[in-house]
Amino acid sequence: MLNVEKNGDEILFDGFDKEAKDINAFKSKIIKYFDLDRDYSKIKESLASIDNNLKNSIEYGEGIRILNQDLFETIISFIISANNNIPRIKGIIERICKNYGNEIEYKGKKYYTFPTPAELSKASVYDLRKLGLGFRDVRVYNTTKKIVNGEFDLNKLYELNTEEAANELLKLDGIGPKVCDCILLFSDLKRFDVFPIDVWVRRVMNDLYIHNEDEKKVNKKEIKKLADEKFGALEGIAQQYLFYWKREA
DNA sequence: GTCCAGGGAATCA
DNA sequence: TGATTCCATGGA
Repeated sequence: MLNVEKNGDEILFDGFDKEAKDINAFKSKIIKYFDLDRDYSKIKESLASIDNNLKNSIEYGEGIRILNQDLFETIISFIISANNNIPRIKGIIERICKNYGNEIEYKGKKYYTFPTPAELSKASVYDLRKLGLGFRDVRVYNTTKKIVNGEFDLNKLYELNTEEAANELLKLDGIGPKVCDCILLFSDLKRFDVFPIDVWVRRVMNDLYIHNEDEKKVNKKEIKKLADEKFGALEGIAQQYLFYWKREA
């Protein structure tokens, strides 16, 4: 549990952590999670020089940082995201934590950690269905099982290049192109040379660059090719600025 | 009642 | 490969 507070030019971090006694360990966790070692001003400068769309979206979302989230948590969360909406995704994840994670107490309130693969593997397909996962229950079950029984090694992904890691992830039930790209971008695999395409990204790319009357007719290949050429190896970060801009503005 | 949500898998051409 | 259809669920 981490509490983050902005106080003028300072940002205060306070939290519960089993390593909190060791201030340096706590510090490095925060630096890692919020990706504080990375020079975003340099990245923004480079992306903003591409065109005015990027420039405007970066101004709008100047504080965006892409987190280094736990790999297993990211995998399960994005499997649940398929054909789903954000409020319900949040509710499902909360129920998973409450039922299979560990209870922690912070300032008199109780919170629940996201379960480890072993902890989540205790859930049957029926258990997951009861938590409201819908048709995603089997996908979460199968993927968790593969990871727990050693059939799939999460750690090897860190050694692979982006394309190789993607091909491995795509072997897991519930992971297709979009979910795969999100895992590569938002987990601590931290690959920026991916471009997750959902309905919003399709919309913003069509509005800004493609101009097709029927946005549903714009295929992913066309968008991906455009992103590769235009944004290059930082396309994943570009996606976040454009997504946030289109979504919020 | 109908539509839609940060898609994927199965099926068929 | 590429296009369709189905898949639970809940809020709008």
